Amino acid sequence: MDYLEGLNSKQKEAVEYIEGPMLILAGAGSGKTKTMIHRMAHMIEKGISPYHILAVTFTNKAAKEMRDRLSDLIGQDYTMWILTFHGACMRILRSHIHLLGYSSDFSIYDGADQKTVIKECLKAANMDDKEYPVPYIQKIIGDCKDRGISAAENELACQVGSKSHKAAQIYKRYENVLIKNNALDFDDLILKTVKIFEENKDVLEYYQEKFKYIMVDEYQDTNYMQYKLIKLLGQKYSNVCVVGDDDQCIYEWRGANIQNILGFEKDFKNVKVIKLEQNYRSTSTILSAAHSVIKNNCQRKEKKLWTDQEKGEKITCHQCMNEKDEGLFIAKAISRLKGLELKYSDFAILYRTHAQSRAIEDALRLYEIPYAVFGGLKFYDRKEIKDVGAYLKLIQNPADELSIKRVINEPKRGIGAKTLEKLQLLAEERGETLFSVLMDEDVQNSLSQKIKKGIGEFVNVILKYHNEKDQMTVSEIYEGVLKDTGYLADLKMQDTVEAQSRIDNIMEFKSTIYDYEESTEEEEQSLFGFLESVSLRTDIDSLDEDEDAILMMTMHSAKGLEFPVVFMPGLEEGLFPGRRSVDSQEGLEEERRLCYVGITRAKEKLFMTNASERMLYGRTEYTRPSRFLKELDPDLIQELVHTPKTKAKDAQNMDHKHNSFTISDQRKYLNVHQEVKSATSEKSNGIKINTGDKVRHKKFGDGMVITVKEKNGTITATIAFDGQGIKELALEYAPLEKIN
DNA sequence: TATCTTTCTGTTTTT
DNA sequence: CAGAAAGATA
Repeated sequence: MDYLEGLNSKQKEAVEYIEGPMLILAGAGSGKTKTMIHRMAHMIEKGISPYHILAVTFTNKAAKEMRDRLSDLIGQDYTMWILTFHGACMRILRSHIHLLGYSSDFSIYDGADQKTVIKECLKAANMDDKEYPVPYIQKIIGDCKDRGISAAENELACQVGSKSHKAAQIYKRYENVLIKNNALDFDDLILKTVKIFEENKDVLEYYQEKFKYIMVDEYQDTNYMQYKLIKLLGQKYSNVCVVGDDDQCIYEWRGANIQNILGFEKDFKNVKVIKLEQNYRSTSTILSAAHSVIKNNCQRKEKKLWTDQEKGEKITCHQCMNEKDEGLFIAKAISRLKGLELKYSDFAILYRTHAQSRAIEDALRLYEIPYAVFGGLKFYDRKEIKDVGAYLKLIQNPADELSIKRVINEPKRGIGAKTLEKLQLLAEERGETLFSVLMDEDVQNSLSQKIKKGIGEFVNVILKYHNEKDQMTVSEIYEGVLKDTGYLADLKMQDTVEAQSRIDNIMEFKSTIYDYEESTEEEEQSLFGFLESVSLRTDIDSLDEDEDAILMMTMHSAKGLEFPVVFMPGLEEGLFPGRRSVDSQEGLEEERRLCYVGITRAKEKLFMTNASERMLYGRTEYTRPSRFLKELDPDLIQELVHTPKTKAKDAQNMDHKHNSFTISDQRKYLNVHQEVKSATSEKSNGIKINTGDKVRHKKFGDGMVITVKEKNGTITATIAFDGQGIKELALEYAPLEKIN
C-alpha cells in the first residue's frame, strides 16, 4: 500500500520525514489530519511498531477520529496511544502516582468542584468572596499550575500583605484540601505527570523508550506544562512532530502559548519546518474573507492560504432588528436552502456564547427545523447526576471529602451543616479524614440517635461497595448504590414532576455505564476507568453524526469541524469581540483568531448577522456591528438590507407576511403548549412516538411530544405535559402510551 | 434542621 | 431572566 498517494508535495514531504523534529504549520482545511494519519501509516509500514508511537490531541473526538481513520487506512486495529493530553496523563498517573504519595484511587475534580473547594477555603480563611472572587482565585491557581509554580513558591513571590499574597494563602489551602481528599484537578493531571518524570529518571526513561515517536495535534493550543511534558518525553530521541496553526490559537486565556512554536525550534535542534498552505475545504471567497479578517492581527506568522477551488457565492451579511429577528432570519434561510442536495446536518450555527442559542432555538422550532445544541446545559452538571457521581467517586476514594459533603445528607439523613462542621473540625484536629471520623464508633455514640443512625447507614453503604468494587461490574455497583442509599426510593416517594425527571436522568446515566461496559474489554473495566471516562468527557465528544439535525455550538467547540453552510450570528461589538477582550491587543487578537476559525469552518456558504438591539440579561442593549464585519473585504459581501419598507417591496413579501402571521400565531400556541417539531423515533419500548404526538403518562397525564432524540444510545422524548411543564423522558423507561 | 422566599448578581470561551 | 446565596419561617 502506498500511503503517499493522493497527497500534495508538501504533505508527502511531511509524511516521509520521520526521524528528527518537525514543525508542520498547517492552515485551516489544509489536510492536517489526513497528513498525520498517513504519516503514522507510513511509519508503521516502514517497520516502526505502533507500540512506540504516541499521538496526542486535545479532544476525545479528535483522538477517536484519528484512531478510526487510521484503522480504516491500514485495515487493522492496533492498541496504540492515540489519546488526549489528559487521557495520556491519566494512564501514566494510574501506574505511577504513588510516587507522589497519592493513592491510585484518586478523584478528579472538574472546574465546578474547584469552585466549591475554593469557596470553602475562602470561608475557612475568613476572607470575603467579594474582594477575592472565586474565578479570580481559580485563575491564579490555574496559571500557577500551568507554569509549575507550587503554592509555596507562589506565596514567596508575592509581597507580604498584598492582595496576591492573600490569594496565595487560598492556593495553599486549596492544595492541602486536594491532597487530603486524594484528588487531582485537570491541571494536576499534566502537572503531576511532569513532576513524576522530573523526579524519577527511571520512569521518564521508560516512557522515552516507549514513545520513540511523538505527534502532537493542535500544537498552538498547548500550554506551558503540556509543552514541557512533550519536551521531556521527546528529548531523548527528538522524533517529535508537532502540527499547528498560530492563526487558530483560541485558548490563550487558558494558558495556551504561541511561544511554544518558537520554543520548539529552540529546544529541538534542526527542526524541519513544513507549511501546508493549500486549502481543500472552502471556496476562494470564504478563504479571502478569512484572510481579510486575520490579516489585521500583528502577532502572527505571515502566510496565506490558497485554493484552486472556485470563487463560489458571496458572503451574506445581514443586520437584524433584534435577536429574535436574527433567529428568524436564520431559520428562514435554512428552510429556503434546505433542498435536495443539502441535509440539515450540512448547516451549522456558530456563536460566541452559549446564551445566544436560545432565541435561535425558538425560531428553529417554529420552522420545524431539527437541531442539536452542544455544550450549554450539561447533562453531567445536573444535580442528580452529580449526586450519583459523588457516590461512585466516594466508593472509589473514601477520602474524597467534597463528595462526602455532597451526598451525606442526600437523601436526607438528618445530618445538617452544623453536624458536618463539627465532624470536619474533629477530623482536622485528629489529622484524619472525614470518612474515618464518620466510621469511629465513639464519635457516632456522641451524637444523637437520629444522626448516629444516618451516619451508620451512610458509612455502611460506602464501605460495602468500596470493599467489593473490584468483584463487581460498574452497573452492579450503580444499581446497588441507588437502592441501598435510598436515593432512588426517596425520589420515587416525592412523586413530583421534578423528581420523575431526576429519575429519568438517573436512568439515562445508566446507559452511559452500559456504553462504557460495551466499549471496554471486560478485564479492563473498573469503577476507576468509568469515572475517568466520565470526567474527561465533553459534550462535543458525544456528537452524533447519524442524526440529521442542524448543529449549534460555540466557535470554540467547532474547531476541527467543517460544514457546507455556516451561520455566524451576533457579530456585535461587546459580544464578538467580547467586551472583556477589547481593552487589550492580545485579547482582541484572540477574538479575531476565533472569528477566523469560525469563517474557515464554512465550505460553501457563509452568513454573518448582527442585531441592532439585543436582550442581554433582562435588559435591551443597543449594539454596534462588530469591527470584524468592517474588516471583511466589501467585494466579498452581499448585504441584505433589512428595513420594513424595502421588505414590503421585496419579492418575498408574501412569504414574509405569511411567515410573520404564522409566527405570531404559533408563538401564542408555543407559549401554551410548547408544541414544536423536530425529529421522530420509531424505536423505544414498542411504541412509535413522533414529534407532535399526544401521549399519556402514568404520573404526568397527557402531553405533547416536542422532540425525540437519541442520547448515548437511549431514546429520549421531550414532552410538554398539560399543566406539568416540560419533561425529558427516556422512552425505554417512561410509562407512556400514545393517545389521540 | 428544612424549606420557602427574597434579594442579588452576573455571562465568554474548556480539558 | 435566571440561578445562586442569604435570610426568614415553620
